[in-house]
Amino acid sequence: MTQYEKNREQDYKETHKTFSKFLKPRKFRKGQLLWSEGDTDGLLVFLKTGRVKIYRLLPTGKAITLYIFGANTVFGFMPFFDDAPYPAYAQALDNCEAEVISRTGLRQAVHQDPDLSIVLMKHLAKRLRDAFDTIERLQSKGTDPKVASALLALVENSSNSSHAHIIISLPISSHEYAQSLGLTPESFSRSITRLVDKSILKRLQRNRFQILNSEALKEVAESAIW
Amino acid sequence: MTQYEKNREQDYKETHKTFSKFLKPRKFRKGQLLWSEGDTDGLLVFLKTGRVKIYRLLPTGKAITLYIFGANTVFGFMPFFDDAPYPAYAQALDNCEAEVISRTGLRQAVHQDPDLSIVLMKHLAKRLRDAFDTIERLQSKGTDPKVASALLALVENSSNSSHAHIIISLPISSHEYAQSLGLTPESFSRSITRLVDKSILKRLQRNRFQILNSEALKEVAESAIW
DNA sequence: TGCCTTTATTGACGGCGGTCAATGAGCTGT
DNA sequence: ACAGCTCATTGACCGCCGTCAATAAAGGCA
Repeated sequence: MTQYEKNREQDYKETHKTFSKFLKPRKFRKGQLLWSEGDTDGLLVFLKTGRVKIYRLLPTGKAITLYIFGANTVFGFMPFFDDAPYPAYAQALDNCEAEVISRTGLRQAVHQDPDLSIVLMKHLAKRLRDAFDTIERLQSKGTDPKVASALLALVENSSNSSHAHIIISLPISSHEYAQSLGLTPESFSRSITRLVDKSILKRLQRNRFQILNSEALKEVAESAIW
Repeated sequence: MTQYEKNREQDYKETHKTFSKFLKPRKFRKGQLLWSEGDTDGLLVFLKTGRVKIYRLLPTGKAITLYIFGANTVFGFMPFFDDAPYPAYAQALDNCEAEVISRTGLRQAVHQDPDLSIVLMKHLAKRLRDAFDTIERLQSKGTDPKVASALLALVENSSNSSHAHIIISLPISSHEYAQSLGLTPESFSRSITRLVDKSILKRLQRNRFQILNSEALKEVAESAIW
C-alpha cells in the first residue's frame, strides 16, 4: 500500500469518524441513480462497497464520465457548498452499501461543529486538484501520452504498487474509459498494444494490465508535445 | 449586465466585505509570479485590476493555461484547504492591483469568524464546476464545437450581453487560448473563419468578436458527436 | 459445459486537424 | 507617420486518429 493510499484511507476514516453520528446506512442497487443533474437536494455519500459513476449527459444524449468513485470515498458535497444544483448524474455501477447524510442533516451537523466543513473542504480541494490533472491530460497531444498518463494516475488511486509488478485495473469498461480520455475505444486499444509491443505493459485479463517498466511509462506520459 | 454577472459581482463584493478587515493592499508587476507550483505558502488574492494567469509547466517546458482571472475575482485559496502545495503557477499578465491575505492571516480570520470559510467554499465549488465544463469541452470531438462552447463560456464571464450584439474578447492571445482548448492556433483560427462564413460571428479587432447569431452558435457547440 | 451476448482487438480506409511556410494585419516605439 | 515586430490568418501537405467492418476473446446464463 502506497503512502498516498494510506493517506487516503486515513482521510476517509477520519472524515467518516467525524460524521459518524449523523450518518444513516443506505443501499443502492446496480443502475440506481443517486441523483440527477440539476437536483438541488444534496446527499453526502460515504461509499463503503461498490462503485458510483459521475457523468453528464450531452444534448446529443451521449454521456461523458467525470469520475468513478470506489469503496472508501466521500462525495456528493457540491450543493452543500454553493447551494447550486448537482452538475452531473450519479449512478451506482454495482450494488452499493453506503452511509449518507441529507442536506438538512449536514446543515445541522455543521452548525453543531464548524470543523466539519473544514474536513469537507479538504475533499473538495482534492477533487479540484484531480480535475486539473484531468484537464492537463486532455489538453496534451497524442494518444500514447494520454493513455500512459491515465494509467499512471490509476496506479496512484489503486492500492497496488509493490514496485516489482504493478497491476492496474480499469475501473470501468475500456469503452467508457477511452471516452473519458477523449479517445475512441479503438485508439485506446491500439495505444495499449503499442505499449505492450514496447514491453512496457502486459495484458492480464480484460481491462487489467501489469506495468513492466514504469520508468518508460512515465517517459511516454511526458512525451506529449505540449 | 447579465444576471449571472450581477451575481458574480455581488459575490465578489460580499466576499470582499467579509474579509475587508484582514486585507492588505499589494501590487504585482506585469510578468511577476504571485506563486510557483509547489509553493506551500498560500496567498489569498482579491484582484481589483489586471489579469492573472494560472498555468502549469509540463516536463517539456511548455506551459498550459488553467485559468485567466480578471478584475473582481478571488483566488489562491487551494493550499488553505488541504495544506498541499499550489498545483500551478500564477503570473500577472498586467500590472495588477490587489488585496491579499497571508496564510497565517487567513487562519486567524477564519478562527475569529468561521463563516468566512463558508464563503471561500462557495468560490472553490464554483471553480470545480468550471473545471467540469472545461473537461466536458475537452472530451468532445471536433474543433468547431469546442470553439463555439468556449466562446459561449466567455460570454457568461464577460459583462457584455445586451442581446443585440454580444461582444467577446479573448482574455489572452489567440495562441494560448487555442492551446487551452487542446487546439493549435491555426485550427482555432480556421474554426473562427468557418463561423464567420456562416454569419454566426464577426471579426472586430484581433481577438475580439461579435456574436451575430447566438442560437446558431449554441447549436454548433452542441453538435459534438460525443 | 455449451451457446449466446457483449466487449476488446485488429485491419483498411478516409478525413480532420496538425505542421510548416508564406502572407497579411495589427500593435509599438521613435 | 513610418518602420519593425509580433501575431493572426491562409494555403498546401501529410500523418494520425476516428470510422466502419470483421474477427476474436471474454462473460453470462441456462
